[in-house]
Amino acid sequence: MLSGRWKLPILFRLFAEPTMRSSQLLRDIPGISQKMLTQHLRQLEQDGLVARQDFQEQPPHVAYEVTASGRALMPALIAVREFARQHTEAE
Amino acid sequence: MLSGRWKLPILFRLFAEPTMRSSQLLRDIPGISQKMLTQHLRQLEQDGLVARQDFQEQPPHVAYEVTASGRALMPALIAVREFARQHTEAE
DNA sequence: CAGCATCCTGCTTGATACTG
DNA sequence: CAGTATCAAGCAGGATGCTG
Repeated sequence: MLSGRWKLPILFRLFAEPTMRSSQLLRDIPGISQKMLTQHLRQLEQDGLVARQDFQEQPPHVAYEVTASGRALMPALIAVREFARQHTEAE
Repeated sequence: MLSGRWKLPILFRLFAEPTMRSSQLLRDIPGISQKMLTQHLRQLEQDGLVARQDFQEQPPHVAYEVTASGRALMPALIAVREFARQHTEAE
């Protein structure tokens, strides 16, 4: 469910904002490609962690946000990240 | 640090016992191979999550345990697993 | 802007056989 | 028992070009 090079970066970035457009995520997450962004967003969507809003506009306007369910998971993920931080500092 | 097909199964299994031999882990974790067990144990060792005790006996006797550091990480992992459980039940 | 399709590469994994 | 070595396969991921 969380496996994939960019799942966590996407979740954390998305968690920091109420809502975000694709292009913003693409800019904000260094190194990610359009392909992987979309692919991982789809999976996060399927798993109910992220919601997609399509504004049906021209030009296209789509926004993403972390769902309530996804938000419930974040504290645990933050704890793991914190552990990783302190753990990696030592190197 | 946790990425790898068997890292979490190993950690959780190891967490449930004070100490475990290789062969026990091999038996207890369905589907894992000798190779992956050793490989992942080495990495967990390098990351300080697991400790290896070699009893220097003949025949070989080696035991593994979760380190204090590793134990500190477990509550967060358990929380994520719990989330995954409830999440997967719905399917 | 948002997304899809394609090709291509490298890592991770699995199967198997072997050593002390 | 514990571990290593080798080979082949599968899949995730990167680069690129195209669509509405």
